[in-house]
Amino acid sequence: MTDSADNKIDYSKTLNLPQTDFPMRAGLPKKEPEIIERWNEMNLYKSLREDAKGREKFVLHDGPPYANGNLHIGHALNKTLKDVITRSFQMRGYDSNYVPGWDCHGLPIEWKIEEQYRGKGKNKDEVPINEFRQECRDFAAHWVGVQSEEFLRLGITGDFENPYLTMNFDSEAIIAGELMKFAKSGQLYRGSKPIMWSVVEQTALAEAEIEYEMYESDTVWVKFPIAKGPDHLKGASIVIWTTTPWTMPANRCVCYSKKVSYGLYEVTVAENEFGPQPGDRSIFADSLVGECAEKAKVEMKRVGDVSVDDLKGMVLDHPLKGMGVDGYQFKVPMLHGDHVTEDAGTGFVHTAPGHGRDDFENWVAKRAEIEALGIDSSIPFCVADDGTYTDDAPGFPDVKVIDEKGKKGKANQAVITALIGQNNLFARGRVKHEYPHSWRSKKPIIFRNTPQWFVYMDKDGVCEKGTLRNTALAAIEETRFVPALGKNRLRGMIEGRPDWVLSRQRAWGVPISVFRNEETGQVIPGPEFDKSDELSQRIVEAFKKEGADAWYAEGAKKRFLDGIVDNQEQWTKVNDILDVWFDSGSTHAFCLEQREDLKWPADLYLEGSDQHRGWFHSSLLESSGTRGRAPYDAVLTHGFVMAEDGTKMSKSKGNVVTPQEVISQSGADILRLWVASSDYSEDLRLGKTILQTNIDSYRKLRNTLRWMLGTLSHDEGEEVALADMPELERLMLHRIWELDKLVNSNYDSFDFKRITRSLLDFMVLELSAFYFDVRKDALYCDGPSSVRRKAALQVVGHLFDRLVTWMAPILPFTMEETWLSRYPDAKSVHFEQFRSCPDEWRDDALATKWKKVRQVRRVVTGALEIERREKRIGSSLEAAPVVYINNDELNTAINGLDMEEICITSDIEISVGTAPDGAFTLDDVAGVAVVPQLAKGEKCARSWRVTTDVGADPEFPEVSARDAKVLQELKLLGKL
RNA sequence: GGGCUGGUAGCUCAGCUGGUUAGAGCGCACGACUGAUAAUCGUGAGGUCGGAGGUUCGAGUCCUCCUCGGCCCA
Repeated sequence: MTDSADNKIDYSKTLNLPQTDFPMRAGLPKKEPEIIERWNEMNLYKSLREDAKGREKFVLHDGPPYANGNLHIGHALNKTLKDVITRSFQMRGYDSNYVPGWDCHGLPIEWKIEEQYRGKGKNKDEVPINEFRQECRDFAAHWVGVQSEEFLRLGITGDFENPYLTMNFDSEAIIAGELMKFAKSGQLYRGSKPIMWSVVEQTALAEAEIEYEMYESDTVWVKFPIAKGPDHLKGASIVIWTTTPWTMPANRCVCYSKKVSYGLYEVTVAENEFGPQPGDRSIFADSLVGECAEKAKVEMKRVGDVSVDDLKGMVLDHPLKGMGVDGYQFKVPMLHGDHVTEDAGTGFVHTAPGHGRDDFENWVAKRAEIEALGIDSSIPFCVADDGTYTDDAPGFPDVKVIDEKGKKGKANQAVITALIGQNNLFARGRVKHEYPHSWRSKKPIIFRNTPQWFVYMDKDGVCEKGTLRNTALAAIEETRFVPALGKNRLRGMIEGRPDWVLSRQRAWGVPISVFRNEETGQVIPGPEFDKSDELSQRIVEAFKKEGADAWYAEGAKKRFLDGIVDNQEQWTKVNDILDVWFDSGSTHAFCLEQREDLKWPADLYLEGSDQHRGWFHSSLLESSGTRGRAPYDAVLTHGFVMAEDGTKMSKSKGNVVTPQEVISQSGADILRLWVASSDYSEDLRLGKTILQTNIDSYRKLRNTLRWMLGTLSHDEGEEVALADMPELERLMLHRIWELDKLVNSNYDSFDFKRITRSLLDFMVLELSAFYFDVRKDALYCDGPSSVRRKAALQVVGHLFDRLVTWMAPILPFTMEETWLSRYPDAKSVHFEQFRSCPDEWRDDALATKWKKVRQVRRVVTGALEIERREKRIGSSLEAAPVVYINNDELNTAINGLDMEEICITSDIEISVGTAPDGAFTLDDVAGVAVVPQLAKGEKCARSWRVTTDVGADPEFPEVSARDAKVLQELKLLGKL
């Protein structure tokens, strides 16, 4: 130590002050990419796999995000949760492999390509389908690349070099194979359903392709003569109201509601000579009859009640029954419908099951009831692709509902004329209302019955537990749900759902690779076809080699059917594609089952709560239908990310937070800390304030680790046995032991916020504010031979190793940086396992005792605070208070302890007995009173403690006896 | 409109089967230290537990209604 000019020693140079290059400020946005680069260089993912070879597998199966557009905050939340789980299981001793996946087929990508076409003035229909498909494929591939990079930037670890894609040839082959399993087991059937159809584009449209615009519709009030009903209603009619007169030929029933009050009304005065005339009797909802009378320009009086019992079982004639064509002679039943309201109309709802969603659903739900009445429940196909009536709507040949330009056709007028001819038109009018239009052509669309492919939910004998529904419900019971409420939600949906529609009339997807016999309706592969396996295999093999494009290639039909069927002419190759939910529902088949490094079923599926209707749902159905159980043992759901006020993020409100901006401004670890400290079982909130809270937490955490690093930079000396350690060290080991249990069990139950909270609180309350604060004197000032110092260093080392590994799954970047700072030769913290904590560390009695010690300490600190307020002291080392203890328990607790060390004062006098008046007390610590006093003696120039033995060693006159001894020791070692 | 679900200090979270004056960390204010220093330590102020009824000796915790929000349907 160099003496300065005035011959004074710089004692700070003789201390073991913290020394570290580990920066206080993280600079994560810059630092994190460097760490990623390091991981890439060592190929961290592959090394981890090799490292974990042979260990028990833990498989979290990735739900595939859709491959279009950049990541949003929801993706970040989802993938971070997955990553925390993957990493924590890896560090807890499993081989925890994670294979990311992407959903690549489907509508949104088709739109984008079509949009590009329109920009170039091209038309999708003029492009060969496989050319179009290739462009979709390229588009998806591009976004897989972009998202992959973004996920990696978030610190996600996984097999990003070999992800699974639904559009990989192998995937497409197996998806088709899965579909054919449904076909072969007799679970697949061809039915029909009304869908939104654009006549102009001659294409089906999805909900998202629809926009609502004002539109003027023709409206009609139509009489349905009662054919069978109670006597007092004989000769009367039920009147319905509709804004789509063209759907009258497709009418199959009329719905009423139990909640509506109906009456029988008779016309008393009629303004016109046409339409309803005096004496005509009809039934209306009492609340709506006035408006109806007005529209028909008549006056009516109520002549009787109509009860629900009167309506139940009633049968009507079709209003076009008498128009002289074959086809309207069927019976029209009255059915109850929950969708019937008194908002508008007549209180009765005209039901054309082929042209409306409610209509269809109510009709299908009541199928048994309808059949029991001896009525055919099949749904007619009344309108063709081009908007023209078909033979299923007899009497209107060549009449169009909508023409090729999107203009109204003659259908409404023709129907109205026919109704007038039958004297069944009660009134007519026009109404302007919101009506669905194609967002592309801006032309009105129609609901139109079309053939679709379904899977039976309730067909018996085709599935493990009889029906698919029962099989799936049983599978739900076998699954663990986190949080538990998810089970009810999924169960409710499976219980109530209709048959599963698989088909889409689209181009970018896996085809429904079956053939249908147009005459017999037989489908192959199928249950009664002996070459099903051969056919199925042939298709799968082709798809594996060429992708699903093989289905659309020239000569595909011949290629697949040669030698399979005798007369290929009879068979039609189905051109529909599979709904993308079937693709993703099959990931377990083409990813989990196929990859050697994974397993089936997965330990865990993890997605947002919307996936109860999505991926959890379709995976469950797919797997139940083909394998009789769920493809997962457990399902974890998380909520959605909201803005700070709890409402949805929206561009217009300007409260959208993107992962990209958080990462570039604060770093991925900040985002990850936010995830790990939030309650993901509900919706989570994110905004400026919340981000700042996490930044602050991060700083505290980082600084605490930094201090440990600095402290640990000094020689730890030889190991101190547990029994030789001071109580304070043993207390900390006990706490580590407790935290070890807490951390492990909460990683196991996926409760990360508990881990984060506990560790942060521990670092703040017990380390920074207590243990470290107390031990600074020993760590900085004690000499190399001090057992106290060696023990403390050892404990800090234990703390460091555990805290850093425990937090590595949550903060992979920072913990890597921290770990490498202490262990520069280590490969990566991510190869570490959570260190075990010996049971010898546990000491409950000691913990109880020290709770009491800290109570006494609180009183001392409280008393010193007053002194500080009054400017009598600054540092607590200036004080040497007297502690009066009048409490046996507390007295026993502190007996034999260096209370001045624990309270960080220069001296403490313990006095058993009553305190003088005016001594400082705390309400909640009975029997402890403190009288503050200034420490006697001089301030030691080295330790800053005020002692009476400063100058005891004439060689070091400025320091206390303890410090002089240390200096002598250092001198002996040649370190001075 | 229906199903499921949530609303505890400025922020994030604890509060088990109903039981003393509702807790913690952060933030904030004030103070101390200047050997964790754009750090560290201490003290303090913040809540009619979304609102209103009800059950109970007693409710943040149970029931009903209302309100605001979320997901999924319609």
